[in-house]
Amino acid sequence: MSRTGAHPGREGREGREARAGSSGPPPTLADVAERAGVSRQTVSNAVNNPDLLRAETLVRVQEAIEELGYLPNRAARNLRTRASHLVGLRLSPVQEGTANAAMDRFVHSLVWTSREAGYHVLLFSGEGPDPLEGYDDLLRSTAVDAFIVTDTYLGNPQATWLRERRAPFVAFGRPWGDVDARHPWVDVDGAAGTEMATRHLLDKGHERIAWIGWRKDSRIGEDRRSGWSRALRERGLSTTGLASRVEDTVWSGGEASAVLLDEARPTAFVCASDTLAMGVLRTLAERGLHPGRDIAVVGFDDSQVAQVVHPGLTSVRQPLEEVAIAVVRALEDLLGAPPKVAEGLLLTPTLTVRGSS
Amino acid sequence: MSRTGAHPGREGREGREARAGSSGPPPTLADVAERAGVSRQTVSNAVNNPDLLRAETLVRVQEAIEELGYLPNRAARNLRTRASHLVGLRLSPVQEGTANAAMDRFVHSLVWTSREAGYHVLLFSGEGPDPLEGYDDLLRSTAVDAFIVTDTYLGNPQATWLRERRAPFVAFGRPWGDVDARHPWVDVDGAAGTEMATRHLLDKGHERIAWIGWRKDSRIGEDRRSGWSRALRERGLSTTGLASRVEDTVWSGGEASAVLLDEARPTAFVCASDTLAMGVLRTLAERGLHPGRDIAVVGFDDSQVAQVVHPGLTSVRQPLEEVAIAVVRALEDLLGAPPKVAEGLLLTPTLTVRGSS
DNA sequence: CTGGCGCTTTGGATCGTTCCAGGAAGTGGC
DNA sequence: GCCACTTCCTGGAACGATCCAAAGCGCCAG
Repeated sequence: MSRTGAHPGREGREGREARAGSSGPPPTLADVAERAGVSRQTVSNAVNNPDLLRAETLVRVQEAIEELGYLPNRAARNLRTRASHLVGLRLSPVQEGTANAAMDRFVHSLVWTSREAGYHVLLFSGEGPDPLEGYDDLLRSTAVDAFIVTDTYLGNPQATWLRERRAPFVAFGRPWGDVDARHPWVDVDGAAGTEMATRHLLDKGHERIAWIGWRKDSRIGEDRRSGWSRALRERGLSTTGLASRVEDTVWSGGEASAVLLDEARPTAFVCASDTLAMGVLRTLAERGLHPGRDIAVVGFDDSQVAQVVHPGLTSVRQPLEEVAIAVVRALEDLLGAPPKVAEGLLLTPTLTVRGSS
Repeated sequence: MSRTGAHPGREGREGREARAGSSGPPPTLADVAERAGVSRQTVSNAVNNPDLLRAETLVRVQEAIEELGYLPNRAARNLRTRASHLVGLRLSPVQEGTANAAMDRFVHSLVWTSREAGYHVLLFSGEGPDPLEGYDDLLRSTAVDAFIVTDTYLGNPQATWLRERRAPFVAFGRPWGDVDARHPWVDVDGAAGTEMATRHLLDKGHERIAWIGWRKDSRIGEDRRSGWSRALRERGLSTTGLASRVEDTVWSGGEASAVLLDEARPTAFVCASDTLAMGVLRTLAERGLHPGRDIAVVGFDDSQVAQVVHPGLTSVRQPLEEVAIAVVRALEDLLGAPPKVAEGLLLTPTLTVRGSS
């Protein structure tokens, strides 16, 4: 890589082919400047602050940029501006549950939305013993400008840790009980979702509507449950004996629904997840009951399973596209100058009605 | 390029707090060097080529690194070495089909494996009109070192285009008919998977085993089909009248299986996807037939649906973890010095047996 | 005692961009 | 005719790392 000569590394390059099929090193600011007969800084301005240039000059520079196929070198820009235009997203450990399905949709939306804001998404994995490890490295090496934290609902330490480091981040998920939290967040109103689902069933004439949810220590689970109970009480109906709290597995859902059917004789089920709802469907099948005709079932997350399973599973759908948009907007506020700390934003889910209700 | 003064922009920084709660700018090589009483280059060597240092010096430098919590600045390193240690992965447009589920697992594995090789995964989206747009920008701005292309099986132009640009990339997916292809690739032997599935059914005593696959213009579809027919012919059984080729939807799968049941009376189905298999299950349910007891069904991809649906769906599972490992290995070969162009690698899937067979 | 040879360590240059201070040209007021 | 002011553009410095050529040092042969 020895480039001898007066202007080391620069001269002898102008003969290179532009654009298509170019195989030499990519053009730099200096190349464009030379071609357009202006200084480096002027080219830089043409790219970043076009208003500063005289219209005539701007056109000339833009032509040179076009002819050479110039694009600013990311590394150099990052070094100088101390920004990478990357946001880090940690993939949570693989759990073949429904949460993943939602995650997948969210990532898609996020990548799409970020692009428009000039950001790219950097994935990293935190499967090691220390969940914070990945964050620390990326932060200290200034590899990302900010993080997007998706699992605050696990009561995890990320938020606290990031706050202490003064690392910019936006959370998908409420800080729940954490009163010290001052970071921007976006979340989906799970209670509103289950309330909507329950009302939907009430409107269909159901009066004994059961709940199958997660264990009591899950904030999300309790939140979703509250929507169900609110809707019932609103119509003066009792909830006693109609709720069951179990682990998030198909088997648990099946078991819980079997017990409820025997003891409380509900005509409909609202579940905290599609996984649990699948368990209910299994129990119904075993007893020769037809979902949607004999008993109604509603799930949560509108996962692929809900779309594909037999009569179709009615499910609460999180507006992940809107979540992504809001997250990116908060990110822009946070990283802008001056930085604005956005507040929390709670979005309302929708109900996708299918054959099961 | 004369730098006047001793260390412009550096002095007045040594009073900054180290590590925990540090709010000032992160430490640089020069900071570490000063603290350890060596030159910048020596610190750099301590990080990148520890063998070059005398043991004693190494310890001293490492202590200084530890005390200051130093980590090399990514941007500066990238600029100098002309490498970003990022690999680009384009998320294919959202299609709520089974392919996504596999993609999700693959991304996970890839992120995990890349980390060990010192790479991070940069996601980008190519949903615009031009599928190549994202690639071009990232390449010209030297934002990524290489790409991972996941959808060569669509007969897409990415591979050709990347080759022309001499962009390093590894494909997950065979180049199929493309004889000009000289890039490394990793793929899963779909035919071996369906062959395994068919043999599994044969061993259970089935003799009339039907195929429901994709349309003829799908290379992958035809590949998977060939495994089924090979296994049947191997035992001297005929395939005529037992195959159906349709679109990849639940509805099509249900329709196709209904027709096959009426006309060919198979006792088992092998499907090109879990989606199609779900269609078969639906038809069976409508006719009061029990999967696994009356009729066996095997899907492909071992998606979440296969795990969650009632009796459990037997399915061919792609070894995506191994794919990721092989992809990253090929990547390292490709980007190493000297670059080695790895050859193609075909991995064998496994069969996950569940209640449906 | 000197020259040669490894083994360590060093200072200067460089990667490609943006920040900063200031220069050149044009305009208007007095 | 001079100064103030705006508009447009320029060259040097800086960001923080690595590459490169060479220097210091200890040791041994001649």
